[in-house]
Amino acid sequence: MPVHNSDVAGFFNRIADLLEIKGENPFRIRAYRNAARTIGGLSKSVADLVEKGADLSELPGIGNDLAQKIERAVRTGSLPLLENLQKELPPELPDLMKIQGLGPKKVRALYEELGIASVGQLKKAAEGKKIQQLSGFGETTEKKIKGELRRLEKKKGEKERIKISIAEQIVNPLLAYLKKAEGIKSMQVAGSYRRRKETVGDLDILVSCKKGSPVIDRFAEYEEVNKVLTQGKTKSSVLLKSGLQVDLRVVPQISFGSALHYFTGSKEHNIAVRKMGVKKKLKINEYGVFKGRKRVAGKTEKQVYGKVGLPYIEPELRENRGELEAAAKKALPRLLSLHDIKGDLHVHTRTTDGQSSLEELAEGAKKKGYRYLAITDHSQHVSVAKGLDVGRLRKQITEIDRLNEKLKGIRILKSIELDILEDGSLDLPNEVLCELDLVVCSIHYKFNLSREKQTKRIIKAMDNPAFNILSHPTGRLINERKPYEVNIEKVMEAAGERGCFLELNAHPDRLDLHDTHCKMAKESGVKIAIGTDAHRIDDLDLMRYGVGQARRGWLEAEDVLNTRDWIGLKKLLKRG
DNA sequence: GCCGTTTTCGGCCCGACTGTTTTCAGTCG
Repeated sequence: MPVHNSDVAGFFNRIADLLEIKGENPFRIRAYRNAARTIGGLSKSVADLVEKGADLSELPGIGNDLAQKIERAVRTGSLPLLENLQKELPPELPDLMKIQGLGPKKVRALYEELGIASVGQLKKAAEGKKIQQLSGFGETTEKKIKGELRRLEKKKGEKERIKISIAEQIVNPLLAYLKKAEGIKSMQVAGSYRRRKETVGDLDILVSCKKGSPVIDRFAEYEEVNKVLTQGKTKSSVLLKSGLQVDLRVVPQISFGSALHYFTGSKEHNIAVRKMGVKKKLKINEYGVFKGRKRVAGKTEKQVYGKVGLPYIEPELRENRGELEAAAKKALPRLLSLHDIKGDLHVHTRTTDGQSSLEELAEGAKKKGYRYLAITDHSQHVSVAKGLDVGRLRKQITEIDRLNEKLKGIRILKSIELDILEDGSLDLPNEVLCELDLVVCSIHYKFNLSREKQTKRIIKAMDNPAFNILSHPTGRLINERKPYEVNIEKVMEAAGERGCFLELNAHPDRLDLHDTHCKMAKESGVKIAIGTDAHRIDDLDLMRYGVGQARRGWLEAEDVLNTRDWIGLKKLLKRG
């Protein structure tokens, strides 16, 4: 089993948890957490870096010690420090910290005083009213723990973070409701939602309003609120019936920019910015940028960045993955925007498993101002979707030719979502594929091949000169199905050598490629096609999620296939 | 444990809310 970046990050986070419970030096703990973040967000595999003999201590937050530990983790699949810690303390102890209200200090007290080492033991102690007797704990805390335990039990099996598309459906009516409160001046959703992350853990809403505005009360009275967690003068948190937590913060208008920056995060980005402030003798918090007691900025985010000598940084980039360094060098990417997109390259009709007709989709795409639309119905191997055989594909080709004669201002591209078979061959013969404008290929079965075999399978498919775009390259379904094992770097390398491309599937259930892989593709010079995988007209609107993900991956219009007009696109698709 | 226009030691981001503590530690974001 190869060791993935997420495994190494997991080791370091576990170490940090255990050190924290032990009460170790908080800065040492932070070093482990930072390293976990760095490794987790890397656009290259650490296992490969180790193999190539790269100097890991050049990574931010990684020194000699952690570089050695990473190497050890990659080579042996374990870490002595972690194993020793797990001998000293029960390995499940960190799980208790997942309970809201329990941090390292309380967990340690529970363990030392009552011998509690697992969620089950915690439950027993709470039921026996043992917890309220501990110093530092009380009746309220015990009740809260019980409530949390019940909530966790109910949530078991459910996913923690929700997809951004679901979050959108929840946040829009809430915003409309809050805006009716008197005295609202500005309102914006911040947090990972604003950074367009594929999933969000909670929602952060920022408001500035006139004195005495009832917005906080109104928030707590929202009909979808299940429980008010906290409610102060400037901050309130609630749990919605959907299980999603929403935090509302009220700040003065003069602080809106700094507060927006603060609550948009990411936390790591903010910490890095504040550190830059400290070097310039500035204090940066949600109320502004301060020199001594004097506020020198805060109304807009641009001002905040300006005070630390940086240009404005787009929210999607704020992950402390190199954006601050790029900003300092005036080398930030000019991120792709929705307006740059000239067409959709992944769309199904009701000839296979879609719900709209060819004509309807063409009309829908035209309304969006697209220049072209690629029809990519399934091929025969996907029998459940009534996939096309040679005969039906030829029929569709004729239909598209006929439709194109009628249509003005948009061109329908003849294409297919072609199955890559287990042996790496393609599902239809090249005689028919060469009649198409482009060929999109994907894997729909045999997900559990070994990493080596899956990688080989895809690269062999790319050897076929008909192959243009690898669709949903890792096959994951967010919160439902893990990506299949594949060496994505090798796949990218192979795509680059053969003049093939990778898709960023814009469907919010997929968003496949991941953001870090988009960045990796950019760095290796492989262009990305963004397609919605639409199965009905309305799905064409899903493009915005793909663009969000592309922006998180630092992509510019230049890096994306379907920002070209058809002539430009056609040139790029030509192989050999 | 990391790091350096405060440079090899001594720092390391900042504030709100809660509960229990009678003046603040712990937790969270």
